[in-house]
Amino acid sequence: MENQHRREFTFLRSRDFLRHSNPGGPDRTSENSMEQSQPLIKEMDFFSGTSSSTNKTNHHHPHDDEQHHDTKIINGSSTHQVSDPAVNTGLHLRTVNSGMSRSGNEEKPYTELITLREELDRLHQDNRKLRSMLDQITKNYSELQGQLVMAMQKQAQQNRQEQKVEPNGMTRHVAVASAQQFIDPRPSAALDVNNPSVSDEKTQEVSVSLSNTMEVMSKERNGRDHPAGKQTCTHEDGVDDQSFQNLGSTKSPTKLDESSNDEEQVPELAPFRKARVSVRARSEAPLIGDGCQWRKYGQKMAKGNPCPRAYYRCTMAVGCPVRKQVQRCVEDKSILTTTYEGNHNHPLPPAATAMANTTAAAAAMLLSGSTTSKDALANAGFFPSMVPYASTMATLSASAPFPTITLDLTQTPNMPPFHRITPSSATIFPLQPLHGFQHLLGHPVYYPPSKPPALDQLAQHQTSMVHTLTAAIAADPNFTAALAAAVSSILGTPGRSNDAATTNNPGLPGSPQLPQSCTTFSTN
DNA sequence: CGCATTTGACCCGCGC
DNA sequence: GCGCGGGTCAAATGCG
Repeated sequence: MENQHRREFTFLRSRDFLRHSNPGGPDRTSENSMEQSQPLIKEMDFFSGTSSSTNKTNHHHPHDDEQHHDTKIINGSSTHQVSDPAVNTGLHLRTVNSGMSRSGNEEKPYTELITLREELDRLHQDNRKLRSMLDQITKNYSELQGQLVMAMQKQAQQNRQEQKVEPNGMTRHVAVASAQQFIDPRPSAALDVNNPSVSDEKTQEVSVSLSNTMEVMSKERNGRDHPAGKQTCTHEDGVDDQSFQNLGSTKSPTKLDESSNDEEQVPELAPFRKARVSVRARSEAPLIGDGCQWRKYGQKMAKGNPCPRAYYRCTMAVGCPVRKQVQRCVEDKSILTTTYEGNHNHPLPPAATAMANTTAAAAAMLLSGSTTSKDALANAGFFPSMVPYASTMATLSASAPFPTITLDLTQTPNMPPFHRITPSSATIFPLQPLHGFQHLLGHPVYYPPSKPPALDQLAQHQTSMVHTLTAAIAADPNFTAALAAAVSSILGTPGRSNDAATTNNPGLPGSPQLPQSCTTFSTN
């Protein structure tokens, strides 16, 4: 996998797209010597045999005098052949000179070694530069996603307001339908995922994560004929400039923002922040199985926790920006906290779709901005009938540095409420038991003796997952329509809301009828 | 030998 | 400006 990374960056470098923006610029040999601030001096040192890091202290190199002498000679006759054709053009001249400067054959490998070492250094610098660019692109992409969600929310709110003025029989679907214009680029035939005639397996196969949908949606905005590449996140050169200009700019609100005049404008105008979704689960294993492939790239001792925090990145696709942190809880070592960040830029296996959907939905809800408002607190009790089952709590924390939503899968009905210290701005609301979720976490997940998983509860698990999303979404009524449209576009049930989950849902004024295809959460 | 993990160094943002 | 802490990198190391 790492080799693939290297190949990718090498490819990027070979395109030299960074330097195409500066035609006729100085030679990259001197242009990119970021750490060597004085390339000319460096070159002189090289000629004097001291440029190599291993020879920097060797001021009495046995060939110093000879080198200087040879250099003078070379300047007068530079017609020698290049010793190593594989060496980059930027080094060619020096390679020529170096090769010329050596009369003996034993000097050639030496200078080539130095040349290669210098080339390696520059490649490292290029790599670092490209990585930073990649991070920036990924960040901008995520910001664009968030703004799109916010725009959809605005649109949904507008539609709801219009419905209040002019109620009719179709009001329920107007907001969703309008939002779906934004979010669902797929043909309508693909929306019948939740059709009862479709098997569960097929549902799993067809279901796509929210992130992927957003990604496609973003591409749709940028051009329908945009070639579908796998590295959509890292190579999204097609993102239009206007979108980028709007990204993160608090001074250039979109037209939707301008036209909207409701009471919750501040969150949308606030700079977009990267959301994180944290999952707390009891697990003896160092990792919870979420269906993705992860590569550990770091470990750090976090302050206030004797247990180290491990950093993983998704390796299912090159350049996938998704990362996660895993750390054991201080109070209870059996609790594993997994924090997800970013959106996958690749199709997910069925086993991973549920987790991705959950995190994406939670992140989207979090990024709606209003979940930390007083309204959200007031809405925390929207589902009184769910409270007795509330074995899972979700904590929204919009405090710096990252807004984070925590899904706690460790609570049981007999246990006291979620007692973790949360910021004052946090919102805690009850969620349905996440049996299905725990099911997909894979083994080994520790189940409290009081609540063992039952296979015959699969159907209920599906319903529970629906309730999970329903509760989460309902906590933010301003986001319900948009997210419902998003979920429906993912799992697709145009004519829905006629099943058990809806029955169990006591109903919420203005709340959407969640597509029951959310059951993909629990079928893995 | 190739790949994943480990781990110290480095970078960067933030608060003082 | 400086220190601190979180996050990442990449060389070293371990493992199959």
